[in-house]
Amino acid sequence: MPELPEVETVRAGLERLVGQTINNIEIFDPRVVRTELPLAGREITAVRRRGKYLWFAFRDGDALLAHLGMSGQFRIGGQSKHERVRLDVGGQTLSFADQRMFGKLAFSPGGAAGPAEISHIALDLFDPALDVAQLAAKIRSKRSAVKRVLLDQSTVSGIGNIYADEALWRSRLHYARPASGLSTAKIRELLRAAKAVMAEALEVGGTSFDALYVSVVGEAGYFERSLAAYGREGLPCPRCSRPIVREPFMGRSSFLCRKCQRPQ
DNA sequence: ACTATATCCTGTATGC
DNA sequence: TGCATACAGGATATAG
Repeated sequence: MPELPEVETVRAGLERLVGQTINNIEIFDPRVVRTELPLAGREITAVRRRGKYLWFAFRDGDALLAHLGMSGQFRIGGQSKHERVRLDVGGQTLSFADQRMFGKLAFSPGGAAGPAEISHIALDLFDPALDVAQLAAKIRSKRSAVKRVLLDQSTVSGIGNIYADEALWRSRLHYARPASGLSTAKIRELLRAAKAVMAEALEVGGTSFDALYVSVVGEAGYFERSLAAYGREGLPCPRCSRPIVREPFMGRSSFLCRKCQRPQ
């Protein structure tokens, strides 16, 4: 499931297309395309990201916005299953593939600096413009369960189920603890943990459970072996050796250590 | 303002 | 072996 580290790995891989011009576009499955894609003749001047969204900024100020959803992939050159859109970019083939069809592409007029379509998406933890003190205060103002707040992309973006569970495990917090019941210091610890775990994942190319997430050249990430809680039901907690359990929350699975992460 | 649920989608795993 | 069901889940719409 591409979250911030995986999307950033993809974004970095796409940077090699900067300076190239889109020559041709083929749409094999219109379901992944939200808008018309008038891309021919556009020169890519940057590839940017906020949270789990990324966009190609064009010299003329417009942009192509993309979200990978559950299984979206950008691939340069190589073959890909489930190819939905194919672009010729400066003579190279850029494919957008997506098995589960939750990914989306959209043309964003004037969106080069920041697409209006994602104005509701909050800054992520790696954004230099992020005010951490302000974010901590915002989180503390919410009575919702802390994991719900972590996953709310309009509060802080980029965190999905995997890194939410890992951040909560690292900071010894139960997913259902009300955010408003946490001290500011604890919230800042949680944010530091979330940023740290995502930075470590980014170092090794993200987390790949299967072939659904790979880099633009088809490489898997290696962070799965470093996960402490997510996907580790029945395996020992790396801190206290008690078995990690899986519990349903928000229609998803939450993985946690019942000893380290008390509901209170 | 907050919370819960359904929806989109397909490959894989499991149950009978 | 085969058929049915559950599951993975990010974003959004809708209902309460």
